[in-house]
Amino acid sequence: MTHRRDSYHHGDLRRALIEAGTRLARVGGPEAVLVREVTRQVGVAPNAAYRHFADREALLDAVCSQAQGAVAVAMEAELAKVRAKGDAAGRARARLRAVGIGYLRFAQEEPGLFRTAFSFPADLSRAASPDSAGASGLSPFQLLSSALDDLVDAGVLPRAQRPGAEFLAWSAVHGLATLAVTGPLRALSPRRLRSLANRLLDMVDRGLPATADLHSATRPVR
Amino acid sequence: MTHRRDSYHHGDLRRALIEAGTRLARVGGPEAVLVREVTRQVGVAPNAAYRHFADREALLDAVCSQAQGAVAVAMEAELAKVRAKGDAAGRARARLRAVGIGYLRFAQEEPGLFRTAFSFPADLSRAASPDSAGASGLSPFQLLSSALDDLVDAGVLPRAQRPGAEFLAWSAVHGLATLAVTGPLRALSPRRLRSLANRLLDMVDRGLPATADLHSATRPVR
DNA sequence: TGTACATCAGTGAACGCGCGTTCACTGATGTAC
DNA sequence: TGTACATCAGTGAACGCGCGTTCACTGATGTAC
Repeated sequence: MTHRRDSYHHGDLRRALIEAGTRLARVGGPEAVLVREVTRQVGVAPNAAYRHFADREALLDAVCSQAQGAVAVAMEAELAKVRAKGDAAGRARARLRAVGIGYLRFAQEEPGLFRTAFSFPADLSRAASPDSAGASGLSPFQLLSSALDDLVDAGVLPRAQRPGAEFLAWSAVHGLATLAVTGPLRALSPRRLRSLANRLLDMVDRGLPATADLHSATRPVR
Repeated sequence: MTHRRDSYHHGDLRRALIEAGTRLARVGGPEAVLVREVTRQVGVAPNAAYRHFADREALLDAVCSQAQGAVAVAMEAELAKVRAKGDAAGRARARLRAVGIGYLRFAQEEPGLFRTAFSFPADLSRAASPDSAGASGLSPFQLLSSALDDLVDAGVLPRAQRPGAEFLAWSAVHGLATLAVTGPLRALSPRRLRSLANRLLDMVDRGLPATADLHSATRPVR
């Protein structure tokens, strides 16, 4: 992992800095990604970083992409567990659930990287970087989108409800992840958290496909 | 608002510091609450703060309580709009929705305070401070809990599903708030955000009361 | 194949910054008698 | 009611810290002829 320095020139300092930054983020979250500390770890002068990154922000962005890529990998791992048998509707629902499970599991197992991936600037545009994708070439957001598309194709989610559905599902899962990582649920045991996660995903599964009349019936006047 | 200094002694410096801190948090979030800046605003020496707070953290805690109190007030304002007519079930559901609307509206209108209230240490124990409550004397979390209790009493939510339900509802709403305040949805127009908020609350309304068999049917093996 | 030179990727030292916090102090206030 | 004195709530100056970033530099690499 640590590129051994055999010469004055490093070889691939940029990569080494990103990797060191990721290691720091794993332990201390985004605020632990410091130019001085990263260069220290690699064994290089602090200002050497400026040959590869405009400023600290640019370095952090790169680390953030890498963290998003790790989330994508976690999602893909859960998706791979979904069995192919059964009807299309059941499979599509299971895939959406797998995406959520992967997200939550990652948040629990790698809180520092999770925060780095999503609590900061976190533009969706970062999905453009290849670093932020998993083996499938898709970013976490794209994996979610594709699961929702499948849900439409399988006839579970009405096509009219599709636009913006990412944000509904993401909100639920992201909220629980946040409460569990930094918030008041951070003391919860993994077991109880898993149970809560399952109930939350049930809620999404049941509540995501809306019927129009219920929608207007319960909305209060503003 | 700004306590004018007429003597060597201040009068109520503690209060003044908290208020200045809240003003700073409104603009710049929790990281803007600095001992030096707060004392500067009040017109007092930096170290004077240490007569009233053990350290920066203690000051931030106090500001955080105040911010939570403001969230409670926003929720109460929405609760007050719920009309008393109709059946108990409909009213209880409308009250839960009002709690969510209040939370999301606050996040949108006061992003700095919202982050201060919930993104930091945010122990539920802080609910103990009177500052963190609204006019009803209840903290945001307690307002949510009571809305869920009503839902059980009205027969909408099975009693067996009640434990932990706070965290399901809170997750959904908190996730959207977070994505909208700091995350990738921060560019969204208030109008579109409101529409998303309504769809999210529909999802919770529909998905919160679980039926046991659905629960086990869709959960994949782990 | 050897040499001259431009380009690139690092070094070393220093900068200013603003923070939280501690120290020994002094001016104001309240209480005992 | 007046005075002595303890207590309290501020002041002023200073500290160490570690950060991001800039400067002028030098050692290594690659390319033209």
